Amino acid sequence: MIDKNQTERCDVCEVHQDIVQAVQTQLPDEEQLYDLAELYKVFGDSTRIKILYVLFESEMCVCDIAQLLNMSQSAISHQLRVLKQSRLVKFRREGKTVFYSLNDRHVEQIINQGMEHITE
Amino acid sequence: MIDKNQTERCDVCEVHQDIVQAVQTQLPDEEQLYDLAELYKVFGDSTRIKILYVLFESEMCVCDIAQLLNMSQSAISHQLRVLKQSRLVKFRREGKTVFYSLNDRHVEQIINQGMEHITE
DNA sequence: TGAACATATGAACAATAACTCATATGAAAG
DNA sequence: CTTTCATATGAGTTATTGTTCATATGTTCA
Repeated sequence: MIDKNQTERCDVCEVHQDIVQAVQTQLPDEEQLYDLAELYKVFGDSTRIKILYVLFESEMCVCDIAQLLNMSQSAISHQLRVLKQSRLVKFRREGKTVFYSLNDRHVEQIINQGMEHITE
Repeated sequence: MIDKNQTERCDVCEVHQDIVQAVQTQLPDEEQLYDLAELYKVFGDSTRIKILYVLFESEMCVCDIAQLLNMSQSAISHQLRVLKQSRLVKFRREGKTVFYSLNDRHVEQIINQGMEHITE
């Protein structure tokens, strides 16, 4: 009513006010939805998807992944950092080399479900 | 060997050459992996996640969603366009208003799986 | 201790994308 | 046909992010 810019917010379309309120109570809290988006953001890059796919098959060192994807060691290392922070991959050190692997089977499930949507 | 920048590509770490080659054959093709990343990119924004979550409960018009998320009609419309293009939502027209809803149950499955990872 | 190698990381740059603003489209009602 | 209302869209701006480049860290071996 006292809204300055009427184009911004439709005040008249309050026909479905009941629906709006019902849904509002069921919505998870802001922070959780934000975290969920952040998780998917990690999957939303083809380099990282490739890294994850590669790790389906076998644990692997940074250098091998870089060679496999034909990318620089630095680029891969940066992305592994992101994957590590999201708890999607874990690593173990063996001398000079660091082996990365998937953190759990969740990752594979999530990706497979995405693949289903793509290939249907 | 004749590689200009030796820092870029590690030529010595060919210990795991067998692993690299084995994995290479199992990797889906470039385009498919790209599409998969594109799909997750769509989920990777909190506004879109919110929209999808809202549509879990009920079909809804643009105006209602905007009001529910306290965002401009334009912003919501832009994001619905992205969701439409990814075949995550569908819509039906009823007079002046357009009702959006989830395209299939896949969307809910994907999001729920992500939630599991977050809340574990 | 120092050289060699695998990996990590900070800064800079370029590309992408979300939102705003202004306006266009499209449907219903007068 | 014109007005009104819901939605869509193009351009511009700002924020985010993936990669490169240069360099640091950390481990092994001589």
